[in-house]
Amino acid sequence: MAYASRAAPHLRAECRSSVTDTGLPSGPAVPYSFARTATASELAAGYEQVAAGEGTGEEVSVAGRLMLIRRQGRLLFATLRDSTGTIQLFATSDRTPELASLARLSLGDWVGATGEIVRTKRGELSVLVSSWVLLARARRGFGDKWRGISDVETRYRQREADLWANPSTRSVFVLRSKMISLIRSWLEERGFMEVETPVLHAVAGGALARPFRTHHNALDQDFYLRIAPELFLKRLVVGGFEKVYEIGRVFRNEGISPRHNPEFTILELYEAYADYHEAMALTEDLVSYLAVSIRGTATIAYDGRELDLSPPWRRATMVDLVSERVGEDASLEVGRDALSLMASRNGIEVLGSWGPGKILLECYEKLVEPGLWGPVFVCDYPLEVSPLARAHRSRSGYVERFEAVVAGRELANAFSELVDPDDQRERFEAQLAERLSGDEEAMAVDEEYLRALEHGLPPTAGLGIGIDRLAMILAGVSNIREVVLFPTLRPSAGMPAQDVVSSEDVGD
RNA sequence: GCGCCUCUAGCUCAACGGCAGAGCAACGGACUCUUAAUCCGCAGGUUCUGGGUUCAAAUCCCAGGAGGCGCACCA
Repeated sequence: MAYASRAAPHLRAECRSSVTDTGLPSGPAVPYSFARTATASELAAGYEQVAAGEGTGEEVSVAGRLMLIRRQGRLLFATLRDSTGTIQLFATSDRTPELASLARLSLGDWVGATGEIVRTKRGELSVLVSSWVLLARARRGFGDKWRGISDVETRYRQREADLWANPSTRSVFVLRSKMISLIRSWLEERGFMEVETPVLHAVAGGALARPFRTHHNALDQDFYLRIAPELFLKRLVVGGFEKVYEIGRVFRNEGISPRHNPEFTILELYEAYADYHEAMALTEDLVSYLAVSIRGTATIAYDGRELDLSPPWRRATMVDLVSERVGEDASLEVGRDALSLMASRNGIEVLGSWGPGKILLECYEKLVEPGLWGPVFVCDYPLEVSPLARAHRSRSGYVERFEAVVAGRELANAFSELVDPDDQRERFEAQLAERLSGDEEAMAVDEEYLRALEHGLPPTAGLGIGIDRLAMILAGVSNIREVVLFPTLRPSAGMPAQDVVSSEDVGD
């Protein structure tokens, strides 16, 4: 490959002697499987009572990666790590075959070992090795055995190295996985059904964002990677699935920051016969449940501050929050001119194309949101900036929509869904007008969705929760890349700029 | 997109205009209860890349690359 010479300095097989040099089996000679009978955590839990210096007479087979090795002449101690924890291997010249070869293994090698469960004189539960097998050589080391890998670029680009060098990284992703599993079971218990909707969209709808574009060759048709699953999910409610949810990846062609990855995971759920008040209750119940399940308490520390996720969360309208901040009535009723003046007085530049709703939203986002710690439901957005939400039942110009702000960040967005097809068409057309005037994030008219609404969408509450941000809060990390296994990065130098195989060459 | 900062051995870091170094890893050796074991030895470099200034550049300057943070945009 063209880039092999650039990569050569890193392919330093010579920094570790080749496998044949040490008399160990070469790659193809390692076994195809290993019959493990116990994990590290099972041993720790099951043999707690074994006293120091005692054996058990029970034999197990363990497997994992060699993390530490302490050679002691004709004795050897090694720390073996599997996905559940660590277990010490204890090898002696009279019990362990090929001790010299075992002692020549490197940190990072994968080993399977069989032997009696014992506790050493110094009190460490161990497997007294009576047979062992090399399962894989680690031709590359994993860095400093005490300090791990701290270079963030290495950690993100080579996550596999990060995961085995840094236990805290492992625990974050275990937490994320557990969180998603808990969300699924919690929703299933409440009668929600998980569905999968298309990622390739002919019209990128359901949110205000710039999409990624791609192309289908056989159809000779451009598609967009979805920016939200929203419209398809509501079509399923039209079809009679009254409680549906999807946990999936969405793609937004926007900036990368500690809080934004171009592809991220969203939970969207829709519940027929419910409104946004019920979505608020569901949100606070779910999030506090997750905190208690994962952290043991609903009051957690984040970013050095306390965050009490116990329900009920504060409810506040956007108008009240902005009015309180600027010290005057910021409602839409005062009119565009008054709002515009108010915004200018508070240092916000107002564009001529903005309506009063956009001005209010801008004031909220610039003046209020940065100071909100939460958890708080910010309610009743201007209709003008909410093309998929249903008009407020008692306040003209507003919609029944909220965003949940937790730890100073938007965590969820929800509304009483707009169900009227004529109203929806007007909203789409207003969006189209904005699009034509240059707003690349404005929505397009989705005729298929409008047709679905004509079949009848019952009153429905819709809720979207950013799974990555929720994981950040529960894991106590402040960078989204810490909860995304392989975050989006610019391809590193030396990698081919483009796939050398053209799309036509890829078979099906 | 803009601003600031970072890039030195496989990893973690020194050296900050004057001979590129340490710890860990790797490699060779000693050691029968270790816990980051210890000890002895050996080896390891395009100092991100390309220019420039200088007697002399890892160090100063310019351009580029990658990354981090902030701003903008956004969720």
